[in-house]
Formats: sequence, C-alpha cells, structure tokens
Amino acid sequence: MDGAKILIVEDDKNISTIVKMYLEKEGYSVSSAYDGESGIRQFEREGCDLAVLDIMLPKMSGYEVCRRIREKGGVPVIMLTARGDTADKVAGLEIGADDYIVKPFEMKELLARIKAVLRRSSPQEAKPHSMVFGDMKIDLASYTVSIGKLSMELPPKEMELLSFLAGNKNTVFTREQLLEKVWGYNYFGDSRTVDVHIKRLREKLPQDSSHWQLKTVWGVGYKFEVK
Amino acid sequence: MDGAKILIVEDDKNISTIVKMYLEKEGYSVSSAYDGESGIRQFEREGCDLAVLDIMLPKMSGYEVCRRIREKGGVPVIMLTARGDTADKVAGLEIGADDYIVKPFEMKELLARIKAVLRRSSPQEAKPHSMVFGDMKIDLASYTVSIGKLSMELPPKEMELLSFLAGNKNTVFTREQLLEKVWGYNYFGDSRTVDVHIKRLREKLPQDSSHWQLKTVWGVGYKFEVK
DNA sequence: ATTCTTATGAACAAACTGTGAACTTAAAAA
DNA sequence: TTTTTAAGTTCACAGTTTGTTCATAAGAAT
Repeated sequence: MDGAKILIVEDDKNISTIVKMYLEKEGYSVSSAYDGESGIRQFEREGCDLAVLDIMLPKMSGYEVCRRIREKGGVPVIMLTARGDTADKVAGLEIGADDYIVKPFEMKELLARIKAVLRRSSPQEAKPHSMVFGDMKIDLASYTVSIGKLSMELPPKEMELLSFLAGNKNTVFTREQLLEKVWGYNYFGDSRTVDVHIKRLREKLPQDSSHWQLKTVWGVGYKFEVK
Repeated sequence: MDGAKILIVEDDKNISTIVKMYLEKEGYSVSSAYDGESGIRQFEREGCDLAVLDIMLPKMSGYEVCRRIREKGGVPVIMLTARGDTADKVAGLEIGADDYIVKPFEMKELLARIKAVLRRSSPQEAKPHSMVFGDMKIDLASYTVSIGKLSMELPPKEMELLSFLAGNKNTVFTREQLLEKVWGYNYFGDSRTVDVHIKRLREKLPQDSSHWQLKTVWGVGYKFEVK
C-alpha cells in the first residue's frame, strides 16, 4: 500500500520521533500517540492502515490497545517488545498482532516488516458493520446475531468466523484458509479447531432457515450458503 | 496445493532430514540440497513448487539462491534465518522471499507457513470461478454444479475431474494424463480409477444435454465435448 | 471369433467430519 | 490479588462418505 497511514503508539519520545521521521521520509503518513488511551482515541478518531504499538505503555498496555484495534476491524498491528521478553512476544502474537519486533531494532527492519504486513493484509473490502440474510442479522458492531425475534451475543471467535463466512457467502474455505483469515496469519493451531467452532455455531443458530445455511463441503471445508 | 514439490536447501543435515521427513509425512514431495550451488542446479533440473532456503549456505548464500529462483518465475520462497540476525531478515524480505522463519523453529509453524504461502501463490484468480455450458454451470467457489434448476454438490475428485475436463473442453486426455493433472504427479494408482469416476459423473449428470457430453474416445481416453 | 478396451457393480480401504469431554488460557468478579 | 466463570483449543472415538481396487460383463476393432 502506498502512502499508508500508520499510527505509532510509543511513550519514549525519542524512539517515537525517529520512527515518525523515518517513515514519513519513506512516504507514509504517520500519527503518534504517547499512551494507550490516547492511542485508542486517536485510532477511533482518525483510523489508520497499520498500527505500531509498544507493549509497555502508560494508562493502557499495548496488548489492550491491540485487542481493541483488532476488534474494530482488519487493521494490522506490529508490536514493539522488550528484548528477551519472550512471554511478551507470545502474548502479542496470540492477541492477534501480525508481527512483532524486538527493541532495540533497526529502522530498516521495522520498515521491511511494515511493508510485509501491509502487503499481506489484503485490501479486503472494508467490512460492513452489519449484514442481513433473510431473517438473520449479523451485527459486527455489537457482536450480536439476531434471528427473527431471537437475539444473542456470540463469543469473539464464533462471531468472527460467522461474519467472515457470511461476508464471503457461497464460497468454500478450507480450514487452513479460515485459520489464516479468521485466526490470523501467524496462528499455528489444529485445524480441527475450526470444526468445533462451526459445531457451536450450528448449535446456537437455528438451522432451519430457508435463506441461509452453514454447510460442510466434504473434503474441502465450509461455506455459508445463501439461497 | 496437494503433494506439492518442495526443495529444501540447508547444510545442517540434522535439520534438513527432520524437515524432509516431516514434510513427506504430510504428503509433500521433498528434495534436498546441502549447498547453494547444488540447490540451484537441482532447482533448474527438477523445479519445485516452493523452496525453503537457509541463509547461511556453503558456496552460495541463500540470498543469491533466492534471487535466482525468483528470476526464473513464480516459485515462492521461505527463508530460514538465524535468531536475532535482523539484517538477514530484512534482506530476505527485500529480496523477495515470501516469508521467513527464525531458527530454532517448530515444524508445526514451518508447515503452517508452507501451507499459507502455497495457498497464496496458487492464485485463484488464474482459474475462473465458474464455467457455463448451455444449461450447466460449474461453480468452483461453492463446489456446486447446477444443471437447469437442479443443483448438486459433487465429491472433491469428481468435481476436480469434471472441472478439469470442462476447463479444457474438446480436448482428449489419456487416463494417465488425467491421473497426473487431477490426482497429482506423485500419484501412482490404477488408471481404471478414472473410469470409475467418469462413470459416477455420468450417473449424476443428465446425459441428454445438447450442449455438452462426457465422451469416451476409444483407445485414447476421455474428453468433455462442447457443441 | 478373437483380442483389446471400456463399463459396471461390489467390496474394501482410506480419509473426513461430528461430537463429547478434558484441558488450557483469558476474562470477569469478588 | 485470588477465585470464579467463560472462551478457546486439543484430542480421541464413532459414524460417514469418498476413493480405490478388482472381477466380470459388455462393447469395438481387426
């Protein structure tokens, strides 16, 4: 992506400034925040194409900021972690960061990772915040699904899985594709996990709709079929 | 891609062997080289669908191998980098590697990345997602074939066989060619298997269409004839 | 008629999915 | 904090579906 907008949340102003200048020189549009809360505020106000987050932040940790940013949609995140803090890396990746980089780092490396992440984060259509299929309404904003009069809140993963499939209706995805698209690029888990989430979705969503169906395509994967 | 051919260039025979065995167990066809020059030679002689390259290699660095492989065409590359060797990572990414993984790594993670890269590099845009022949529509995206108002899901192999033949309409293929193209070049089975699948397709698809026909070419093979 | 090729039915083997339950991790509450 | 609850993940078993092989019948060519 060219001239992408990057949000950097980092309390060390030295680092922050250097990164900002370097990235601007590279043609990116950069905005800075110096603590977690204002990071989130700034993100909600201005948005961004990619966020670079320090983990140690005043007021709200980088994890939390990351989590909230991920909630809002497909904005990729790169975490800045302290050297040797493996636990941090792990946690960062598990929380859904797309990559991490260990301090101290070279600007050159950060730049390479930014490019890589931007390249990977396919310019998927901006997701609508709600979708309707016959009697079902999927509301991303509130993590709520309503079917007829029934309304329920789904856990994050189930919601993300459902909305991804629904947002790409009538298209089959393999378990691996779903892991990549829903769980994240650097998630390395058992593909049967998908099965379990599908099963739970089927338990919760009445399966007698004439408009839509969570369908298994044997030997391939799953699709959200809309008639 | 199924049973893809992977070239691994790694001078540490321990690592190389473990990777080879693990990937073969996963159904890939793996060939190994232990230095850069023979890596390139092997690539030019046999080709591959994906290359896994160590960076530190005798005779020719992984970068160089990567660069040359990229020159030859669209073969994706995953680089193996030493921990903390940031310069390496950067160079690897900039040189056009599709991904990198830091040693020591878990086979599970390497496998996931291989799958992800192969998936990304076999661009679905290349294949049309649906084909229409008169009253028949073959939809790869949803794994559905519809004929008139009738719509059905075919099992994977039947679907693949049908869409291959349909995608190459009016061309005869021998059973061996079909085994290679549809089943994969590392499949060694009875060519009668093709007959059985053709038979099942004929059972399922109404054979009275005036537009198309699954035809036997006696002594040669099969073709999907379109009028 | 003889020989080679293809069609078909049936049996077997392999691969895949659904499911319950144990287990681990994260979030929420006390 | 610590405790409690919820969410997410892994695993194993059972039941199905699909894929393959094989034996035999039917069809084509010479």
